[in-house]
Amino acid sequence: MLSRMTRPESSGGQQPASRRIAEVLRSAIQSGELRPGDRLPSERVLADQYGAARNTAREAVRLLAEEGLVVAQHGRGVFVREARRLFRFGSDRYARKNRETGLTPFRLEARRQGKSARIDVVSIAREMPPRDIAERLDVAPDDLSVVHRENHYFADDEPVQVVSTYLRWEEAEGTLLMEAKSGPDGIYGRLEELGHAMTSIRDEIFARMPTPHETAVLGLPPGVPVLEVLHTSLDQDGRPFEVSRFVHRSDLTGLTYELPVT
Amino acid sequence: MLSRMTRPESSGGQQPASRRIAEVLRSAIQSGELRPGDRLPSERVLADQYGAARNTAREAVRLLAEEGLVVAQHGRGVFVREARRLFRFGSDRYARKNRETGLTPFRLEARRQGKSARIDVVSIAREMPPRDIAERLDVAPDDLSVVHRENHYFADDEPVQVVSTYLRWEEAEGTLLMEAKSGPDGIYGRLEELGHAMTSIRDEIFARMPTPHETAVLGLPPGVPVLEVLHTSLDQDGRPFEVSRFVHRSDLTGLTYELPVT
DNA sequence: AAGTGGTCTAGACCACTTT
DNA sequence: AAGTGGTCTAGACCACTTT
Repeated sequence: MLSRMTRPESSGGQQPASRRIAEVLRSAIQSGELRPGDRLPSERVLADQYGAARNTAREAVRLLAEEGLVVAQHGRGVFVREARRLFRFGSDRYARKNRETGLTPFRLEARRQGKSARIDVVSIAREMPPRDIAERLDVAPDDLSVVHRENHYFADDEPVQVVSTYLRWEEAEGTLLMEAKSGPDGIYGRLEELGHAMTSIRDEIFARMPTPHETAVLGLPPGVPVLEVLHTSLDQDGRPFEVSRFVHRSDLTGLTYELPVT
Repeated sequence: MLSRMTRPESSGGQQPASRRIAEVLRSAIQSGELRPGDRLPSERVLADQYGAARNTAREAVRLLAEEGLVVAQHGRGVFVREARRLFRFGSDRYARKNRETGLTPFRLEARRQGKSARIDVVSIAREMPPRDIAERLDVAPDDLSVVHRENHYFADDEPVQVVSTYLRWEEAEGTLLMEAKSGPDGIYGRLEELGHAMTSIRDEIFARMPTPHETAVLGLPPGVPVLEVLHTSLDQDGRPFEVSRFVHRSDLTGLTYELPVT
């Protein structure tokens, strides 16, 4: 193998060849020359065009995929990603008027977009809470102190978010809070009967790359981070009675908070 | 070259060798066997251990870097990333009591952490607004209708967030809003004098991978998304008078919103 | 000087999709 | 059958850091 050819003449500048190729493609995408849905030249064609090895062209494409600009489809090609941010979760999703089954805001948003909505109750189980949940729900971290309800949300059968809701075991035991169908107005209806009127909420928001498990469950392409919301519901006494972890795919989801300034 | 050795015996399972190596390392990190700050075995050592080519070991490490679990340092090695989420931007950052210079919440948070705070005013210029800004500020999108103030925020000289603030040119022209030092209570003080009392706010939140420019400005390692907040300030008449785009590095930043439920 | 990651070559076989 | 991305080999030279 001719390894003195490592730096071919064509890599004139300071930049590595893979970055230069990526830059040309990036400009083409940003200028609109390559439009959402368009196919990029194949890795072999790019390699030819730039007098590089296929792996070098491939590295260029990988850089773009990491930025979330393109998505590869095995056997088909690499495509410019469609910029579609479909779901907007507003702070009004907690409003009392949107309370029936706790699910309405999602269904409403799906309908607004002409999509079908589906919510799967994946599991309902007594568990030991993760540390961050235990702190916020104010329960023992090393005890079977919570009920964990896991739901998956789909729009047109495409997964959009995964929600883990945690409730106090002592309150949920033997009630409809342990059932998939939790009755009128959903879990918040039952929690209100237990004396917890949702009076204020606290949402803590982070972004991070998905775990391999989340990548699988949400069907995430590379280069798409997740939005994680740690939600705490506080009652009339300012005490937490429900904590949920929302994991959204960020290419489909945005959050909106509207609030008065004091 | 012996290309029939492409699939060596050691890749026993269904999984590609690079993924298997990544899984072993991931488990070691999650179990705490490899702790934050620890160095991974070098790519050459991993390749030896698993009877693979160096590029295969390298691919395994790349998968972990993409998940944000490790960071490579040229010439030094690959290290398990420290999980430090330092900055919490709460919805109370808009509260009137935190108004002086508009910067106090950031300075407070930095002091709380024993870090120095620095805010650079990078530019103040009359510009054509981006489409999303024009819509929210309710100004002409294809006109020099706004003033754009760009600030960079540093903690211990490490960049934490980039903020672009947009104001109406017709209101800012010839006022302290065009100056780096915008006077008592910062730009919100001047805007209040112009008849805009901040009465409510709307924050729209997205996550995405950074652009190459943001990667450079924020000094982002691979595998770290950004949190983007599109902030709109509304006055006593419910009219927008200021729109800002916050770009936070998500490994250092979290957002918190506390609000009453109606 | 030795070790590390960064980039690259020039192939190969595989899984998948399209013609 | 032809084309595409996915993975891999066995090298090489480079830039950077540590010994």
